[in-house]
Amino acid sequence: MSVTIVVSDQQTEPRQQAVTTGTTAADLFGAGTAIVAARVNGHLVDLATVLTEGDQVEPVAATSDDGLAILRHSCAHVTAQALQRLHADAKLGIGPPITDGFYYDFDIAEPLTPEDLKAIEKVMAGIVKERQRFVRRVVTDAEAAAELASEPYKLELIGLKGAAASTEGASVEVGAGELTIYDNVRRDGSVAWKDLCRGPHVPHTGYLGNGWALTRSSAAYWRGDQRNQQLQRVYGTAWASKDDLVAYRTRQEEAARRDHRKLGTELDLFSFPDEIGSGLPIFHPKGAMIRMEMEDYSRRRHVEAGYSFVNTPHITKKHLFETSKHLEWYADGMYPPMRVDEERDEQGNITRQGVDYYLKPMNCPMHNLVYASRGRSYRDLPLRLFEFGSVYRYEKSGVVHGLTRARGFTQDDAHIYCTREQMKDELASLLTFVLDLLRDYGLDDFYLELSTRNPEKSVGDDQTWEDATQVLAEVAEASGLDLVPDPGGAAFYGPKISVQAKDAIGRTWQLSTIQLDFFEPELFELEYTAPDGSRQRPVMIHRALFGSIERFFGVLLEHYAGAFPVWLSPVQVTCIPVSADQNDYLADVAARLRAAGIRVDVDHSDDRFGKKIRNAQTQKVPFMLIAGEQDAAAGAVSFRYRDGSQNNGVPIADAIAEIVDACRPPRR
RNA sequence: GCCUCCGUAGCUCAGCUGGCAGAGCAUCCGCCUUGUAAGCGGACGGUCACCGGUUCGAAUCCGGUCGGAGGCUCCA
Repeated sequence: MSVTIVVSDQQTEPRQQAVTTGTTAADLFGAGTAIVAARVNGHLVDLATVLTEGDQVEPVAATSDDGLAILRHSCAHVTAQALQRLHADAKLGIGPPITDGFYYDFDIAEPLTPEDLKAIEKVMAGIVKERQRFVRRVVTDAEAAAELASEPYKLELIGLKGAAASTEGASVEVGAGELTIYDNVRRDGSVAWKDLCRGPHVPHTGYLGNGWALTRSSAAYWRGDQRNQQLQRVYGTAWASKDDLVAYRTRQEEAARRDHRKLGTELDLFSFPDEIGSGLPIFHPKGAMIRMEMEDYSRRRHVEAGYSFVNTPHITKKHLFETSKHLEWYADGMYPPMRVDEERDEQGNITRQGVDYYLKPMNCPMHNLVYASRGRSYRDLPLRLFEFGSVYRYEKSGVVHGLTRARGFTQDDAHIYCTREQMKDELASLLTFVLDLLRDYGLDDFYLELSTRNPEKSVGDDQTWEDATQVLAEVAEASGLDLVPDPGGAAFYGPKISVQAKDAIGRTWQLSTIQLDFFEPELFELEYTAPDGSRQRPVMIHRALFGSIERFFGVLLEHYAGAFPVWLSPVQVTCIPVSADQNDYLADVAARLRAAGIRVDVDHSDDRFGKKIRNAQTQKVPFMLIAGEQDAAAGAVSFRYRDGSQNNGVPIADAIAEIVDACRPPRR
């Protein structure tokens, strides 16, 4: 007896193949551990799956995205088995694969320590060595409930079957279809452990080899809900080989080396004094210089793009944020009010009502007042109001993180008021403007995200939302960039496009956002006079390119690992005399550079020459200008560049020309 | 906000189970006069985050507060 199947893979054309009845995917691809699973008729399955007539079969390599997810999920099972062997009272939560690894949640009395993780790893290594098979078994709800009677969280998942897809991570435990349990079977046939799981899995634990490790533990809420039981989460990483694991660790170290908080201290750019408060940075001279360049360039581009500049206060009376509904929707994210002008008598009775002022968490209400400060005509539109606006948000203590999540920060914020007819063109040219500008700062790998309505947290009617979303989608499509949906991610007042940029080591950062808003113009009763004399309501577009200057600063700092492009470098040139005899000579060269607008220092400390080179190098100064006796005699200087290369004996005028040219901001 | 871990000089860190607070770098002062990543010597510098408790005695043990890290939740 035989069946005919179609085998295909990336390398070769699909081909028909006759195999004997009972042939499994493992029989086709099973040799070695490079293939971890199969895709049959488009579904991922275990290699042990028996093939049937007409099946389309594809191998899934350990190194593919699907393969890695299967490997990682299998590793999560091994983690859970090991943990339960050491902590018999631990109840299982869920254990899905995630980017670069996996986690498994446990309800366990004592939090896990790093030593616990080491012990778990040791047991895991033993399980991997045992080459326990992953054996799939279909069960009824009742059977599963009976077998997992001691696992309350699993029981809950069984009850949720089907609906579970909406719970992050839970869909790997129970799919929408039949319920399955995976047994881990030792070579003597005994069952070592079992778990409710949709699968698929690698054929046996030996496939994990030594390409995995546990990385950390932390707390997490059951099913991601703050109101639920807090569980202990064990994180791990798993790869197709030890080499891949090592490469991953190297990437992690590289990311740590670039951490903007670390570089901020090393390069003396900014700090977070305890005296000021959590999430409130101060920029030191070098950091402030970088900021100034970032802002100046942005400002110039905005002028060229037809923006008007405005300036608004940091605090306002309560009423403004009542009008904007921020106090209704986002009071938790705002600093509490300052009450001024309240007077009381000796008994403490209020004799004069005070007024509450709030720090602004957003600039838009202020900009709306600029719009409303006089009558507006259709001839004024589109009106583009821009400001580097400082805002303050009372971020929860656990989320504050360096410059990327601060409590006080400055947005490169603009609000564009236009007619519905102008909206689409305005959005299209805006997106081009945004991407061009980001490219000027050195980022050039983008994709877009379209955040759509969350019905629980939004205002306005369905039709308006649908139209707005449609326009944004069209504009995004037209950009030619990848567009990723983010359902429910929109702000309460309208949908948005956000630009995601990849940095030098492949990490994604959400930067610019472009948001449509039909709601605030309503609240502020903004109007313009149309050609026919009627009063019309403008559409409002909120947009920020950097998001926040501080955050963008942090992203660039990590992107460049501190070696900013020349135009952004706080010190562009350090002049280094070989001996003190050349101090005056170089002071003269420096004066000429400074006159040409270059940021230049002369190192006339009594450090030795080699030390001065080292100092300039560690500060990542783009140009070192060196002069010794020979250079001075020849009216020349010698270059040492940031990469360590050199160019000796360059006439001063040529050197200045080269530097001035290199210090120009990008112009397109 | 929740869980775990952490807080010693400007920076990076040592200080074992309670017994006189240390190093390197940075800073300052000398000496050295230098050709491509750390010259030598000396000095200065700490209420051991803060408050309270235990103890004859606390950087060390306990409690609280503040700050930080990694997660979770959140992110207009």
